[in-house]
Amino acid sequence: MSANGTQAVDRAAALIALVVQADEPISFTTLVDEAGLAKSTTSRLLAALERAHLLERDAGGAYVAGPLFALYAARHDPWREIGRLARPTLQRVADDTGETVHLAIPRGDTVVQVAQVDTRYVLGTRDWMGVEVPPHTSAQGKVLYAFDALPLPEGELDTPAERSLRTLAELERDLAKARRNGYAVTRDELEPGLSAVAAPVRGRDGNVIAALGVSGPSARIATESDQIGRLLVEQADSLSALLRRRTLKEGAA
Amino acid sequence: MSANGTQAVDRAAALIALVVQADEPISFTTLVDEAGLAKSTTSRLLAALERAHLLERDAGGAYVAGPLFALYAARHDPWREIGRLARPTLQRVADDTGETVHLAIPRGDTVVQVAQVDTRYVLGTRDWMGVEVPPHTSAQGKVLYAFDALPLPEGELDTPAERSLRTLAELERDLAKARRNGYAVTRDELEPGLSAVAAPVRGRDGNVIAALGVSGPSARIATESDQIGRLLVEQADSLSALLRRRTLKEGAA
DNA sequence: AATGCGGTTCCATATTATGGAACTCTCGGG
DNA sequence: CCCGAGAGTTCCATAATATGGAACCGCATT
Repeated sequence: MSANGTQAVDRAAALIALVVQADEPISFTTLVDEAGLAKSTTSRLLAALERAHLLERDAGGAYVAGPLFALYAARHDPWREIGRLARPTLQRVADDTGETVHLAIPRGDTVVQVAQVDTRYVLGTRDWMGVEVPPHTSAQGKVLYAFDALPLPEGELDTPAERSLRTLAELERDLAKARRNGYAVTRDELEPGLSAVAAPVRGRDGNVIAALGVSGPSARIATESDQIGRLLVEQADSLSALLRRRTLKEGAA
Repeated sequence: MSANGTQAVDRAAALIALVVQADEPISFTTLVDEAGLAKSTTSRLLAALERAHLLERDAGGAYVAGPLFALYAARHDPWREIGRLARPTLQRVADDTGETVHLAIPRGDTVVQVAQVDTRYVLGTRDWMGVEVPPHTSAQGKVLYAFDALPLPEGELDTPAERSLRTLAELERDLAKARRNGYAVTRDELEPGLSAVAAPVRGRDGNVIAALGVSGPSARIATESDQIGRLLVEQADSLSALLRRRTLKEGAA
């Protein structure tokens, strides 16, 4: 990173980042240590940031994100923001696999897509944002079932394709496998020729809140499902790390 | 505000505030004008803020809130944040009236309290956070009904108190009155001796998303309902203005 | 009363931010 | 194809601004 006449702003920004990323009240002294600045400098900068409503002190005098952050959060849907944060991750997966990549979240007892990056192949999946399919026919749905992010279906399962899972027992077996592998797969279970792989994304408190998935023609996906699965788990974990509160240390994007 | 060795940070913070408060992409030139800084200075500061992930440029090169804001928003419930932003408003009402003040939002077909400031009187209302009551027996519920923030109840109305409204027609008449006055009143309709007044808070898109209310003993509240109503409307409007995107000009808190 | 801890204020210093001007890029006309 | 205008970035000499060590403050603990 360059340092061209913005030392003060850079330092102030670093303080903000520490507070926001940690997402729990941080004491003055901790900030001094963590940022490696002189006490006096830190004090002045923090005072300025507080005046600007970028930071705030809680009852105990520790620093937390200020009203400007609250204002932003009050005005914006968290799910859309998760999608926004996930974009670079999706893009990385898209670049690596060349396939269409999605991020999906549970809503009620169904699954909705909140972000998508398209394939570079001509034969790709279409725009799935907002389209609803029976969760047990999609890899993302299976992930959300498997990790308790979505209540299991009751009664008869829809069977839109010949290879769709037909019974709850079959589904349960598949979910157990997903839990073992860390990722879920569907092959020709929604449409013949369409396959998908997905891995779980965990939220602040550690439980699964979303599924990161890749979908495309079985010819390309199904044969590589293991490799794609591992990639997805890795990337989903790094996204989870972003959403989890940061304990220490840094790492840019 | 004082300027003790933090000019750069103050200016940078002002730029962030402009972008976040406007809540729509702002071009470089607009920022230069609005902040009244030299082009070169603005450019340098904005570049630093972008490096720090506090701001971001959209496809058209205009500035929007950056990933740190998205991260905060992804991690926090907007309703709780609205409650946080409302705190100073509630406090002001509490100071003016001396009574217990609440902010409530619709959730499903019921009403939940998201913030509360307590009375200084001994005889006050208790902690209502999370307690559920039939909406038509609370002033806040009536406000949310009246301004289409909550679906009207069906079938029989609960009548926990002697003076509770008993029919949908009665309720409708009361709601019409609330729409005319701009605020709603309940008197002894939930518990004998308990009265309340509430006014609507509007969100970003102009429709009602919350109700700001005061409650306390009928002896104090009911006799002053008109004056309290006007105060609530005024304060609720100022809260609405905060949540609405800011078109121009400034104003501190 | 004395000591230590968390934080703020002071002040001389020189490092860092500043803004005018020059420069680059892109787009729209003529 | 060239010219000009608008948007934005880079350069650089200048001095205004941020810096950090030390002194200071207030509060708890012993």
